[in-house]
Amino acid sequence: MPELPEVETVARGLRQAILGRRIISVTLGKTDFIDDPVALELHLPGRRIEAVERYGKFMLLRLSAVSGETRVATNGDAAPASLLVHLGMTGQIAPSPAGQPLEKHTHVCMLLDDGRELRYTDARRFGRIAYLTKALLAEELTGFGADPLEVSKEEFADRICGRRARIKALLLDQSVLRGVGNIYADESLWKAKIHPARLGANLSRKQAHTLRRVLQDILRKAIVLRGSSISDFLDAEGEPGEYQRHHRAYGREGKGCYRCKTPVRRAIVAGRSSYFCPRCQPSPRGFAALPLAGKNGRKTKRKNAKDADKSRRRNGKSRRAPGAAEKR
DNA sequence: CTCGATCCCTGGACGC
DNA sequence: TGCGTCCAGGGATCGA
Repeated sequence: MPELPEVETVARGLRQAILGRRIISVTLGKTDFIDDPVALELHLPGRRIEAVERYGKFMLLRLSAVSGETRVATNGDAAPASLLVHLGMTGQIAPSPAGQPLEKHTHVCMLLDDGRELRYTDARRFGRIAYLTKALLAEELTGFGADPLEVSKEEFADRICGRRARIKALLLDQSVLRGVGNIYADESLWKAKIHPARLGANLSRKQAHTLRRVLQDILRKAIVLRGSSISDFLDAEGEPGEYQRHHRAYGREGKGCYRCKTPVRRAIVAGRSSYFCPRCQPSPRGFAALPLAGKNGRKTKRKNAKDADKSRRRNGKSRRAPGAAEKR
Protein backbone atom coordinates (compact mmCIF):
# COMPACT_ATOMS: atom_id res chain seq x y z
CA MET A 1 0.00 0.00 0.00
CA PRO A 2 1.94 2.95 -1.25
CA GLU A 3 2.13 5.86 1.16
CA LEU A 4 4.72 8.61 1.21
CA PRO A 5 7.82 6.39 1.71
CA GLU A 6 6.74 3.91 -0.93
CA VAL A 7 5.90 6.61 -3.46
CA GLU A 8 9.20 8.34 -2.71
CA THR A 9 10.99 5.04 -3.29
CA VAL A 10 9.28 4.50 -6.61
CA ALA A 11 9.94 8.10 -7.68
CA ARG A 12 13.64 7.73 -6.91
CA GLY A 13 13.82 4.49 -8.83
CA LEU A 14 12.08 6.02 -11.81
CA ARG A 15 14.37 9.02 -11.71
CA GLN A 16 17.30 6.67 -11.92
CA ALA A 17 15.78 4.60 -14.67
CA ILE A 18 13.92 6.80 -17.12
CA LEU A 19 14.99 10.41 -16.72
CA GLY A 20 15.68 11.97 -20.09
CA ARG A 21 13.92 9.25 -22.06
CA ARG A 22 11.46 10.20 -24.76
CA ILE A 23 8.07 8.57 -25.04
CA ILE A 24 7.50 7.08 -28.48
CA SER A 25 4.01 5.65 -28.19
CA VAL A 26 1.32 4.65 -25.70
CA THR A 27 -0.77 1.48 -25.48
CA LEU A 28 -3.69 1.21 -23.10
CA GLY A 29 -5.58 -1.67 -21.49
CA LYS A 30 -8.46 -0.92 -19.14
CA THR A 31 -8.87 2.80 -18.80
CA ASP A 32 -11.58 3.40 -16.20
CA PHE A 33 -9.02 4.82 -13.76
CA ILE A 34 -7.48 7.20 -16.30
CA ASP A 35 -8.91 10.72 -16.41
CA ASP A 36 -8.79 11.13 -20.17
CA PRO A 37 -7.26 8.11 -21.89
CA VAL A 38 -7.35 9.68 -25.33
CA ALA A 39 -5.23 12.56 -24.05
CA LEU A 40 -2.50 10.10 -23.07
CA GLU A 41 -2.39 8.55 -26.52
CA LEU A 42 -2.56 11.94 -28.16
CA HIS A 43 -0.20 14.05 -26.06
CA LEU A 44 2.44 11.77 -24.57
CA PRO A 45 4.29 10.65 -27.71
CA GLY A 46 7.21 12.90 -28.55
CA ARG A 47 7.73 14.19 -25.04
CA ARG A 48 10.81 13.70 -22.93
CA ILE A 49 10.58 12.80 -19.25
CA GLU A 50 12.47 15.65 -17.64
CA ALA A 51 11.81 15.13 -13.95
CA VAL A 52 10.08 12.77 -11.57
CA GLU A 53 8.65 14.39 -8.47
CA ARG A 54 6.56 13.27 -5.52
CA TYR A 55 3.67 15.29 -4.17
CA GLY A 56 2.04 13.54 -1.24
CA LYS A 57 1.11 10.15 -2.63
CA PHE A 58 1.22 11.40 -6.21
CA MET A 59 4.07 11.02 -8.62
CA LEU A 60 4.55 13.68 -11.23
CA LEU A 61 6.38 12.93 -14.42
CA ARG A 62 7.36 16.29 -15.84
CA LEU A 63 7.20 16.20 -19.60
CA SER A 64 8.94 18.40 -22.13
CA ALA A 65 7.18 20.36 -24.81
CA VAL A 66 6.75 18.44 -28.03
CA SER A 67 8.90 19.50 -30.93
CA GLY A 68 9.31 18.91 -34.65
CA GLU A 69 6.85 16.99 -36.75
CA THR A 70 5.03 15.52 -33.75
CA ARG A 71 3.91 19.01 -32.93
CA VAL A 72 1.67 19.19 -35.99
CA ALA A 73 -0.27 16.14 -34.90
CA THR A 74 -0.90 17.45 -31.41
CA ASN A 75 -2.89 20.34 -32.69
CA GLY A 76 -0.88 23.09 -31.07
CA ASP A 77 -1.01 21.74 -27.54
CA ALA A 78 2.73 21.34 -27.33
CA ALA A 79 3.65 23.14 -24.11
CA PRO A 80 5.33 21.31 -21.23
CA ALA A 81 2.93 19.11 -19.28
CA SER A 82 2.82 16.47 -16.57
CA LEU A 83 1.70 12.92 -16.12
CA LEU A 84 0.18 12.47 -12.71
CA VAL A 85 0.30 8.95 -11.27
CA HIS A 86 -1.37 7.74 -8.09
CA LEU A 87 -0.62 4.12 -7.23
CA GLY A 88 -3.78 3.66 -5.18
CA MET A 89 -3.50 0.35 -3.35
CA THR A 90 -1.94 -1.95 -5.89
CA GLY A 91 -0.40 0.24 -8.57
CA GLN A 92 3.09 -0.47 -9.82
CA ILE A 93 5.09 1.42 -12.39
CA ALA A 94 8.38 0.21 -13.77
CA PRO A 95 10.32 -0.02 -17.01
CA SER A 96 10.83 -3.38 -18.65
CA PRO A 97 12.27 -4.66 -21.93
CA ALA A 98 9.69 -4.14 -24.65
CA GLY A 99 9.60 -7.76 -25.71
CA GLN A 100 8.79 -9.06 -22.25
CA PRO A 101 5.34 -10.65 -21.78
CA LEU A 102 2.88 -8.35 -20.06
CA GLU A 103 2.19 -8.88 -16.40
CA LYS A 104 -1.45 -9.42 -15.57
CA HIS A 105 -3.36 -6.15 -15.02
CA THR A 106 -1.02 -4.10 -17.16
CA HIS A 107 -3.06 -1.11 -18.25
CA VAL A 108 -0.57 1.40 -19.59
CA CYS A 109 2.53 0.78 -21.71
CA MET A 110 4.71 3.66 -22.77
CA LEU A 111 7.34 2.75 -25.33
CA LEU A 112 10.53 4.68 -24.66
CA ASP A 113 13.23 5.78 -27.09
CA ASP A 114 15.72 3.26 -25.71
CA GLY A 115 13.51 0.31 -26.55
CA ARG A 116 12.13 -0.28 -23.07
CA GLU A 117 8.53 0.15 -22.01
CA LEU A 118 7.37 2.02 -18.95
CA ARG A 119 4.47 -0.09 -17.71
CA TYR A 120 1.74 0.58 -15.19
CA THR A 121 -0.02 -2.38 -13.61
CA ASP A 122 -2.82 -2.15 -11.07
CA ALA A 123 -5.00 -5.10 -10.10
CA ARG A 124 -7.62 -3.13 -8.20
CA ARG A 125 -7.41 0.00 -10.27
CA PHE A 126 -7.70 2.20 -7.22
CA GLY A 127 -4.91 4.22 -8.73
CA ARG A 128 -5.24 7.16 -11.02
CA ILE A 129 -3.43 8.46 -14.06
CA ALA A 130 -3.96 11.82 -15.66
CA TYR A 131 -2.30 13.85 -18.36
CA LEU A 132 -2.34 17.44 -17.14
CA THR A 133 -1.43 20.75 -18.67
CA LYS A 134 0.23 23.30 -16.44
CA ALA A 135 -3.07 24.93 -15.54
CA LEU A 136 -4.86 21.66 -14.84
CA LEU A 137 -1.98 20.48 -12.70
CA ALA A 138 -2.04 23.63 -10.60
CA GLU A 139 -5.75 23.14 -10.07
CA GLU A 140 -5.23 19.50 -9.20
CA LEU A 141 -2.68 20.23 -6.52
CA THR A 142 -4.68 22.82 -4.62
CA GLY A 143 -6.31 21.77 -1.40
CA PHE A 144 -3.55 19.51 -0.18
CA GLY A 145 -2.02 19.89 3.24
CA ALA A 146 1.59 20.23 4.29
CA ASP A 147 4.30 17.76 3.39
CA PRO A 148 4.84 15.86 6.64
CA LEU A 149 8.60 15.92 6.17
CA GLU A 150 8.71 19.67 5.71
CA VAL A 151 5.99 20.95 8.02
CA SER A 152 7.16 23.10 10.93
CA LYS A 153 6.25 22.10 14.45
CA GLU A 154 4.03 25.13 14.89
CA GLU A 155 2.14 24.56 11.67
CA PHE A 156 1.70 20.89 12.50
CA ALA A 157 0.31 21.70 15.93
CA ASP A 158 -1.98 24.33 14.42
CA ARG A 159 -3.35 21.83 11.92
CA ILE A 160 -4.05 19.24 14.63
CA CYS A 161 -4.90 20.98 17.87
CA GLY A 162 -7.71 23.12 16.55
CA ARG A 163 -9.69 20.21 15.19
CA ARG A 164 -12.42 18.12 16.73
CA ALA A 165 -11.83 15.18 14.41
CA ARG A 166 -9.99 12.12 15.64
CA ILE A 167 -6.24 12.29 15.32
CA LYS A 168 -6.19 9.22 13.10
CA ALA A 169 -8.64 10.86 10.72
CA LEU A 170 -6.54 14.00 10.69
CA LEU A 171 -3.35 12.12 9.89
CA LEU A 172 -5.10 10.35 7.02
CA ASP A 173 -6.70 13.54 5.70
CA GLN A 174 -4.66 14.61 2.68
CA SER A 175 -5.87 18.18 3.09
CA VAL A 176 -4.22 18.27 6.51
CA LEU A 177 -1.03 16.40 5.63
CA ARG A 178 -0.21 14.97 2.25
CA GLY A 179 1.25 11.49 2.05
CA VAL A 180 0.36 9.74 5.31
CA GLY A 181 -1.70 6.56 5.05
CA ASN A 182 -2.94 3.89 7.41
CA ILE A 183 0.38 2.20 8.18
CA TYR A 184 2.43 5.27 9.05
CA ALA A 185 -0.47 6.85 10.91
CA ASP A 186 -0.65 3.85 13.24
CA GLU A 187 3.12 3.55 13.57
CA SER A 188 3.55 7.18 14.52
CA LEU A 189 0.64 7.14 16.98
CA TRP A 190 2.09 4.07 18.65
CA LYS A 191 5.49 5.71 18.91
CA ALA A 192 3.97 8.89 20.29
CA LYS A 193 1.74 6.92 22.70
CA ILE A 194 -1.40 8.58 21.41
CA HIS A 195 -4.62 6.64 20.92
CA PRO A 196 -5.95 6.92 17.34
CA ALA A 197 -9.43 7.89 18.53
CA ARG A 198 -8.26 10.89 20.53
CA LEU A 199 -9.60 14.18 19.22
CA GLY A 200 -7.11 16.60 17.74
CA ALA A 201 -8.39 19.34 20.01
CA ASN A 202 -7.71 17.22 23.07
CA LEU A 203 -4.01 16.88 22.33
CA SER A 204 -1.56 19.26 23.92
CA ARG A 205 0.76 21.19 21.67
CA LYS A 206 3.57 19.26 23.24
CA GLN A 207 1.93 15.99 22.18
CA ALA A 208 1.53 17.40 18.68
CA HIS A 209 5.22 18.28 18.61
CA THR A 210 6.09 14.75 19.67
CA LEU A 211 3.79 13.26 17.08
CA ARG A 212 5.35 15.33 14.32
CA ARG A 213 8.84 14.36 15.40
CA VAL A 214 8.16 10.61 15.50
CA LEU A 215 6.19 10.76 12.26
CA GLN A 216 9.14 12.37 10.53
CA ASP A 217 11.58 9.88 12.03
CA ILE A 218 9.43 6.97 10.90
CA LEU A 219 8.89 8.32 7.39
CA ARG A 220 12.60 9.00 6.94
CA LYS A 221 13.57 5.59 8.23
CA ALA A 222 10.99 3.96 5.99
CA ILE A 223 12.35 5.80 2.96
CA VAL A 224 15.85 4.56 3.75
CA LEU A 225 14.46 1.02 3.87
CA ARG A 226 12.57 1.56 0.62
CA GLY A 227 9.12 1.43 2.13
CA SER A 228 6.87 -1.28 3.51
CA SER A 229 5.84 -4.25 1.41
CA ILE A 230 2.66 -5.61 2.97
CA SER A 231 0.97 -7.38 0.13
CA ASP A 232 2.19 -6.36 -3.24
CA PHE A 233 4.21 -3.20 -3.07
CA LEU A 234 7.25 -3.31 -5.32
CA ASP A 235 9.49 -0.41 -6.22
CA ALA A 236 10.50 0.68 -9.71
CA GLU A 237 13.14 -2.05 -9.78
CA GLY A 238 10.55 -4.65 -8.85
CA GLU A 239 12.04 -5.04 -5.37
CA PRO A 240 10.06 -5.17 -2.11
CA GLY A 241 10.78 -2.72 0.70
CA GLU A 242 12.04 -3.65 4.14
CA TYR A 243 10.25 -1.37 6.55
CA GLN A 244 7.46 -3.86 7.30
CA ARG A 245 9.99 -5.61 9.52
CA HIS A 246 10.04 -2.53 11.71
CA HIS A 247 6.31 -2.16 12.18
CA ARG A 248 5.47 -1.81 15.86
CA ALA A 249 1.67 -1.62 15.70
CA TYR A 250 0.31 -2.06 12.20
CA GLY A 251 -0.89 -5.60 11.55
CA ARG A 252 0.17 -6.82 15.01
CA GLU A 253 -3.23 -7.51 16.58
CA GLY A 254 -2.88 -9.89 19.51
CA LYS A 255 0.91 -9.70 19.54
CA GLY A 256 2.79 -8.16 22.43
CA CYS A 257 3.48 -4.45 22.43
CA TYR A 258 7.18 -3.82 21.85
CA ARG A 259 7.27 -1.57 24.91
CA CYS A 260 5.07 -3.27 27.48
CA LYS A 261 4.11 -6.71 26.11
CA THR A 262 0.39 -5.94 26.35
CA PRO A 263 -1.39 -7.49 23.35
CA VAL A 264 -1.90 -4.98 20.54
CA ARG A 265 -5.56 -4.29 19.81
CA ARG A 266 -7.45 -3.33 16.71
CA ALA A 267 -10.33 -0.92 16.35
CA ILE A 268 -12.05 0.81 13.47
CA VAL A 269 -11.18 4.49 13.60
CA ALA A 270 -11.91 6.87 10.76
CA GLY A 271 -13.27 3.85 8.90
CA ARG A 272 -9.93 2.07 8.91
CA SER A 273 -8.41 -0.76 10.90
CA SER A 274 -6.28 0.87 13.55
CA TYR A 275 -3.72 -0.96 15.67
CA PHE A 276 -2.64 0.32 19.05
CA CYS A 277 -1.40 -0.71 22.46
CA PRO A 278 -4.28 -0.41 24.95
CA ARG A 279 -1.83 0.32 27.75
CA CYS A 280 0.65 2.72 26.13
CA GLN A 281 -2.09 4.47 24.16
CA PRO A 282 -5.02 4.86 26.55
CA SER A 283 -8.45 5.20 24.94
CA PRO A 284 -10.51 8.30 25.23
CA ARG A 285 -13.54 7.73 27.46
CA GLY A 286 -16.13 5.37 26.12
CA PHE A 287 -14.07 4.06 23.29
CA ALA A 288 -14.19 0.28 22.74
CA ALA A 289 -11.69 -1.75 20.76
CA LEU A 290 -12.85 -4.69 18.68
CA PRO A 291 -12.89 -7.96 20.58
CA LEU A 292 -9.53 -9.62 20.23
CA ALA A 293 -9.51 -11.90 17.22
CA GLY A 294 -9.45 -15.60 18.05
CA LYS A 295 -6.65 -18.00 17.25
CA ASN A 296 -7.81 -18.31 13.70
CA GLY A 297 -8.45 -14.67 13.24
CA ARG A 298 -11.72 -14.53 11.36
CA LYS A 299 -15.01 -13.88 12.92
CA THR A 300 -18.28 -14.89 11.39
CA LYS A 301 -20.26 -11.80 10.88
CA ARG A 302 -22.90 -10.62 8.51
CA LYS A 303 -21.92 -7.51 6.70
CA ASN A 304 -24.06 -8.15 3.70
CA ALA A 305 -25.57 -6.03 0.96
CA LYS A 306 -22.05 -5.53 -0.25
CA ASP A 307 -21.11 -9.01 -1.27
CA ALA A 308 -24.55 -9.77 -2.60
CA ASP A 309 -23.86 -6.84 -4.82
CA LYS A 310 -20.46 -8.16 -5.59
CA SER A 311 -21.69 -11.61 -6.61
CA ARG A 312 -24.21 -10.00 -8.84
CA ARG A 313 -21.48 -8.11 -10.57
CA ARG A 314 -19.28 -11.14 -10.83
CA ASN A 315 -21.93 -13.36 -12.30
CA GLY A 316 -23.23 -10.92 -14.80
CA LYS A 317 -19.78 -9.96 -15.81
CA SER A 318 -20.26 -10.12 -19.54
CA ARG A 319 -20.46 -6.38 -19.41
CA ARG A 320 -16.89 -5.74 -20.34
CA ALA A 321 -14.55 -7.65 -22.58
CA PRO A 322 -11.12 -7.95 -21.06
CA GLY A 323 -8.73 -5.40 -22.50
CA ALA A 324 -5.92 -6.48 -24.76
CA ALA A 325 -3.47 -6.07 -21.91
CA GLU A 326 -5.53 -8.37 -19.77
CA LYS A 327 -4.41 -11.52 -21.54
CA ARG A 328 -1.78 -13.43 -19.78
C1' DC B 1 -17.43 20.58 10.53
C1' DT B 2 -17.51 15.85 11.29
C1' DC B 3 -19.48 11.56 11.04
C1' DG B 4 -20.73 6.98 9.01
C1' DA B 5 -22.20 4.56 4.95
C1' DT B 6 -21.50 3.28 0.30
C1' DC B 7 -19.07 2.59 -3.79
C1' DC B 8 -15.08 1.61 -6.71
C1' DC B 9 -11.98 -2.95 -7.50
C1' DT B 10 -9.54 -7.80 -7.21
C1' DG B 11 -6.84 -11.32 -4.92
C1' DG B 12 -6.15 -13.95 -1.05
C1' DA B 13 -7.63 -16.23 3.02
C1' DC B 14 -10.84 -18.78 5.21
C1' DG B 15 -15.34 -21.39 6.39
C1' DC B 16 -18.10 -24.98 5.12
C1' DT C 1 -12.79 -28.63 -5.26
C1' DG C 2 -15.37 -24.85 -5.17
C1' DC C 3 -18.40 -21.43 -3.85
C1' DG C 4 -19.65 -17.75 -0.59
C1' DT C 5 -17.92 -14.43 2.51
C1' DC C 6 -14.82 -11.21 4.42
C1' DC C 7 -11.09 -8.15 4.24
C1' DA C 8 -7.48 -4.99 2.60
C1' DG C 9 -7.93 0.54 1.90
C1' DG C 10 -7.31 5.71 -0.70
C1' DG C 11 -10.51 8.53 -2.22
C1' DA C 12 -15.00 10.45 -3.87
C1' DT C 13 -19.52 11.41 -2.61
C1' DC C 14 -23.72 11.85 -0.04
C1' DG C 15 -26.89 12.33 3.73
C1' DA C 16 -27.31 12.90 8.77
